[in-house]
Amino acid sequence: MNIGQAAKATGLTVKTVRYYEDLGLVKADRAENGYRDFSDTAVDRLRILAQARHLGFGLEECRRLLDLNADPTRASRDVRALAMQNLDTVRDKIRQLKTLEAELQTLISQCHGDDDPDCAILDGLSARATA
Amino acid sequence: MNIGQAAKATGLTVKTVRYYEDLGLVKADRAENGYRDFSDTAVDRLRILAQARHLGFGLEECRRLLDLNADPTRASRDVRALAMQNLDTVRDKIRQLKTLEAELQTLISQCHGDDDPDCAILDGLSARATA
DNA sequence: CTTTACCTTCCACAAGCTGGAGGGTTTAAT
DNA sequence: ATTAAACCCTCCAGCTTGTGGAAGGTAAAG
Repeated sequence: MNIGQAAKATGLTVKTVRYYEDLGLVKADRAENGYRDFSDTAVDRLRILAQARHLGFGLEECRRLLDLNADPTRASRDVRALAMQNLDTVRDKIRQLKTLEAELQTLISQCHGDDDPDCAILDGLSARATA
Repeated sequence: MNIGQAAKATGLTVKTVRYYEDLGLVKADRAENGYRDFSDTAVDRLRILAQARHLGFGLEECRRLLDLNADPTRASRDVRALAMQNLDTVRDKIRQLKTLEAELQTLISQCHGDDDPDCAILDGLSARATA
């Protein structure tokens, strides 16, 4: 399977697939004309990459995930631990963003939002401490 | 005020202040020895930058914010609009992350997490469609 | 036989900094 | 007076995760 087909099969772009190969996340054989040739196993790895990235895993986490996937003696405990770690990261981000959201909302609610230059948002940003 | 003091006054690092100057977000005079010299106005701009970044504004949005701040004929409406736009962005991110969170949680809940190699998470990631 | 659609490599850029090399200056202590 | 610490300067490289484009070879279709 050449790169365009592999990309289509996984939802990744051709560029991204090449990039992942550069990083050593997936291996491709070469046909005689120099074109990459992806085995079914390689395409499986790409699919896992695509899905895991979609779920917020970083590329290094993806690498560990792929290692576990390739290891028949793995313990599902380890996969689960990786996913939990990622879930924690996601939850942290959500928490941080919610804090931002609240702070922004407070400032916005205090701003008249009219023709006047006087603005509570700018005042808030200029203040020594906002945290 | 030289750069170290300006950094301390705003909570930014020296490196970051220089970076913002490179981007033209703030201007500094030069002392005879070549050291940067920040006026009170410049430090105000740095303070706004620090706070706005903290609130999730991108640097280009910060630039617009600083322009508005410097413009005595501004309408607070415009500042408010910028902040609202940023709030929307933050909310979008929260929404996306919550979707991720739910998807991750589902997968994790289906994984035994024991010594067995059989793993619902890896199965889920290998599936043709997960969206 | 030509056009179009692939494929190849390599280089540069995006955001928002951060780190370090290599060097000058100022200040405080010895 | 000298030295050491603590500043300051510029410039270059790297982080993450790709994306865009140039320059060129190959394959499939009309």
